[in-house]
Amino acid sequence: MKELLYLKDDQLKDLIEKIFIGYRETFSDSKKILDKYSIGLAHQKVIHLLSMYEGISISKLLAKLKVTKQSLNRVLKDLIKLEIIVFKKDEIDTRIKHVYLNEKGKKIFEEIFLLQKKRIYKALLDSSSEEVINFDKVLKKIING
Amino acid sequence: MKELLYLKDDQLKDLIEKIFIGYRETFSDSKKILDKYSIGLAHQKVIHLLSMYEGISISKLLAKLKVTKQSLNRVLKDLIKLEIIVFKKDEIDTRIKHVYLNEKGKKIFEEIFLLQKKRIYKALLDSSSEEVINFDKVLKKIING
DNA sequence: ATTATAGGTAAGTTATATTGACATATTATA
DNA sequence: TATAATATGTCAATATAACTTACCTATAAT
Repeated sequence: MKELLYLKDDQLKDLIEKIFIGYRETFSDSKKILDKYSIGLAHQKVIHLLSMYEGISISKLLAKLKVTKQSLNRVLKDLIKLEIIVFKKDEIDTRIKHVYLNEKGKKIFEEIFLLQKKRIYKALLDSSSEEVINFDKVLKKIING
Repeated sequence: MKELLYLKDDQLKDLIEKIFIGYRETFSDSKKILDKYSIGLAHQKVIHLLSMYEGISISKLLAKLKVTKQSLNRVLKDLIKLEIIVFKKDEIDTRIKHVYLNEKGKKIFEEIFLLQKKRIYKALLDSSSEEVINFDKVLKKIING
């Protein structure tokens, strides 16, 4: 019979609150840069994914973001206006559109990321390897449900 | 000189994506119950905090949520209509209003929480004590910047 | 008496998302 | 080859949650 403290409701509530705060703070540190380019959180997330997955297709972007295509298209249009993304048709299946950040886009991502990563970097630097590895492990388990 | 893999940009990007997904999934599992009561994510967060901090004041709620009072008041009005919160004036400083979930409110919270905590509970149950403790530790460090 | 704090409210706006319906091009398949 | 499925785009309307600016009352502290 498990009677671990951290499986009790109060601890779970506490953890859920922390997950919320961790997310909110991680995605608000870069607000000044976003304002500079008149974009928001939704744009930041798309730019982040484009930096991680160069040439990702629209449908894969949608699957990662879990938003509707109407919602994503609004954001993409803004990024086109900002002139920071480009598209390339798939050479085999021309229905598929691959999305890339151009040089300007990469620079803007770096500006955003420089601010955003500080919080995480500092937290990891201040932790042992084992702590970091375990943090990642549990986070993965939470994600995978 | 630190040369740890997990301090490299690619790993930080990966972690930031996971923090986003972890938050999103953790706060979407209970959507069906929220729909049942015609409330949303903002209400869920307030109810969660009211369950954690019984009798919390308005200003402390605002500080935890980091939203404007106009925004909070909209949510509180909905919760009043739903008849799930009550207020009590502070006995010493009558400017301060303490907010509580009533019995109906506590029941609705439990309905929400039952769905929401499953994901976390499962992840923790599937982890060692050390993993859980380290997850919490690093998360705290991320929060505290 | 003045200032600070706790809280409320009104009007207008913005950001991000939704649903539903429909359209086009391309690829896969019976 | 005809048909179905896939990938993407778009229009219109609506919802959710937040914001800014401004002003208000009541109470407490100095």
